[in-house]
Amino acid sequence: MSARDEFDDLCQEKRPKDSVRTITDLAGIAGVSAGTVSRALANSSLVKARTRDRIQALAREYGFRPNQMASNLRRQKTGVVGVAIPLGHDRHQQVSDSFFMTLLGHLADELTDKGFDLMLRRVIPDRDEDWLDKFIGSGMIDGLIVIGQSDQFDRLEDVADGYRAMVVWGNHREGQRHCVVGTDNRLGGRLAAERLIADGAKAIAFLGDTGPIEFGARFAGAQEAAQRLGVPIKAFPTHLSRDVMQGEVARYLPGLIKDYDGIFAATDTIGVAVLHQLAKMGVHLPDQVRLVGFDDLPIASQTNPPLTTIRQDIRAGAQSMVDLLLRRIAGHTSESVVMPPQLILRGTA
Amino acid sequence: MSARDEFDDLCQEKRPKDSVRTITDLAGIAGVSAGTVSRALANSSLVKARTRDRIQALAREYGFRPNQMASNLRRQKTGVVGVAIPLGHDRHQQVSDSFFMTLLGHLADELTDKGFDLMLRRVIPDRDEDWLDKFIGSGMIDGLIVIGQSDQFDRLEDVADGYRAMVVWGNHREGQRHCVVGTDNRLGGRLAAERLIADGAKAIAFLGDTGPIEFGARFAGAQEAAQRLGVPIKAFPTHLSRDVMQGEVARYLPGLIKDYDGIFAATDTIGVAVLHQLAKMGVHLPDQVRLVGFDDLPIASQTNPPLTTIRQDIRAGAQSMVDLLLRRIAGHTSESVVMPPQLILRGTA
DNA sequence: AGACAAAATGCAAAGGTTTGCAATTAAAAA
DNA sequence: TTTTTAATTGCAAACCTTTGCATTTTGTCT
Repeated sequence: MSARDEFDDLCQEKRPKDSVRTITDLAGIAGVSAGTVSRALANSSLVKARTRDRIQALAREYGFRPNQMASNLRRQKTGVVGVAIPLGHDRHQQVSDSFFMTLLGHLADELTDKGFDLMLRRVIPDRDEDWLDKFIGSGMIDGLIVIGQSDQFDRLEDVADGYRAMVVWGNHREGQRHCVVGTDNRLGGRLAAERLIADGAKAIAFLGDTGPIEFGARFAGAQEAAQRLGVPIKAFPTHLSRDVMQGEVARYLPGLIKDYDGIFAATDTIGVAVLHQLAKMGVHLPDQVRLVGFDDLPIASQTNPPLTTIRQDIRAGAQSMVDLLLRRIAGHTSESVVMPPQLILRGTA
Repeated sequence: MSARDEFDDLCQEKRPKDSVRTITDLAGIAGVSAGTVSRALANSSLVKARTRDRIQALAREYGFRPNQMASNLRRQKTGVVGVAIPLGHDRHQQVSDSFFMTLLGHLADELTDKGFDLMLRRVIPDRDEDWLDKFIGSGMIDGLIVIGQSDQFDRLEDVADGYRAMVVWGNHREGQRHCVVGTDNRLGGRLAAERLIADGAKAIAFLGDTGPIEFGARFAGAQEAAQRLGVPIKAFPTHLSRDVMQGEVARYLPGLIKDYDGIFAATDTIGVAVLHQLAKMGVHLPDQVRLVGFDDLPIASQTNPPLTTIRQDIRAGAQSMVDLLLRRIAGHTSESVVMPPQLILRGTA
């Protein structure tokens, strides 16, 4: 064997890592066909155990990993679930909104557990009419989770028949076509109002935007209970964007508490802002004013006094959404899930 | 023309939507080649304006959208940035952790603005040694953002030379190789301790886990200031998982406040838990005990009393990370960014 | 009308895997 | 040893776009 041969041989053995980029490269090294390598790496029982181990060892050695994109293309699936957050009713609301984030966190946990990746997209429907079809048609996702209907109810309905692998967080309306998971907002609103009244409220202020369907239902429920019990109620439009919200709350409250002694905050984030403002004003809860929030976010239990609120089980919701979605991806059908809200009595009502 | 011909013609015209799945299908309808369609849809100036418009109109009509996966494969890029959240030092900590979520929200906003999608992955390094190479090698992402070094500093260093398109949120250490964006935690720790002492604290308790490098630096900074000023300081290991944390805080505090009158919470979430527990115990801030948090999360300003804390500019951090990453994806180099922390005086110290 | 340049289009390879089917090899049965 | 069956492996098509290069069409200038 000549010196040159030895050298070549050495090169062969210590082939630089990045020279093996494709399954075919690895096949060449292993002395088998590309198909066999593919099967070996997929742990297929079609390939002999010894060959499989050998190939896997080689793959490890060369740091080889099959190209996902090619695999996705061939298999026509991606192992990725899209998560869209439409910011329709409140353009300034950031993804950083607390409720969305909490739900998103649980979704991430659930999806990861089931072996899916999560592709996050913030969409502004007003700025891009076509967002839903675009995301679905991108071919990048096996299914889609939409967090919040915002003002996109109709668009979601349009798409629901043609695209099954979609689950939406939001409010359920009789006979709707898109699969939704959410809390019975109307009932939640009723519970809140009933609690405020039971605690002695003579007039109720609803702080929130009644436009988005979820919040509208909360208000409607509260209205229903209030009317039934003969208590006046009025809505004060409040946005979710932190800065805007704080300003609004600060402007409303001083006048508001003269006429209203019960406050129903459409979300805990608003509730916390109210709490903060009341503290600033030296108003004492729950004697002078009663306050009920909605969501039961982590913050709710940490305020002082802790916030009485209507609980949505966000974690259970996330689990349901993922379950339903996977069932739909597998081609089965699935019904919507409406979860019962729960009154959590704490210090503010 | 026979009735049959007319029928066929009709079918041709009203070709069902889903029969045009590929660029080639559309090319057939438009009477051009696939290449031209591809260029037309990409708004290439190589194709005549009239043809281009016609093709785009057809694409709209048939609801056709080119398959991303195939496009990605061919172009060798995806327009997706990976975001990994390693949960190393605290296995039970959920993605739902407040700080991560806030940072993630800003990242989503930034990346969306720049036209990138965001692929989120929660990783548990202990359970999957190979997480980093896997994500990078997946071929699914053009670049990677890692939120938090956790206990993965060495692994990140290993990878940094071979894979440039990575930016990490975390602590900067002299001479490190991976590109990092973060706050000067050591300085932050010093500011916190100095403030506590200036406010009259005679002994400082640090509540947090000193293992993760970021928190370790915070403690080190506080220690340095305390020693310089002759004040004793001690660390009380506290985890980030909400339930665990609350238990620990509840267990520590009753005994702790006998010996310590200054508390430095490693994060605002811990700070809020402390605040809550102190309120329960009827301890008054900031007379009996002083408390400083870290992060300046949205909650910090909403507690009662509002939390004095060390601010990290999370939004600016997110922007930096995205900027640096895009520069790196484009093949340029970029240095780490260390942002100055800022003491935010509120009601607890 | 012819020559030439420029614009528009077509062709086909490349990107890397997966998988049905055919071909080979190994094992079992005769 | 030969035949039959089962276990492995190889082959090549399919997944769908993009893009360099070649070819055709269009337009301009003599």
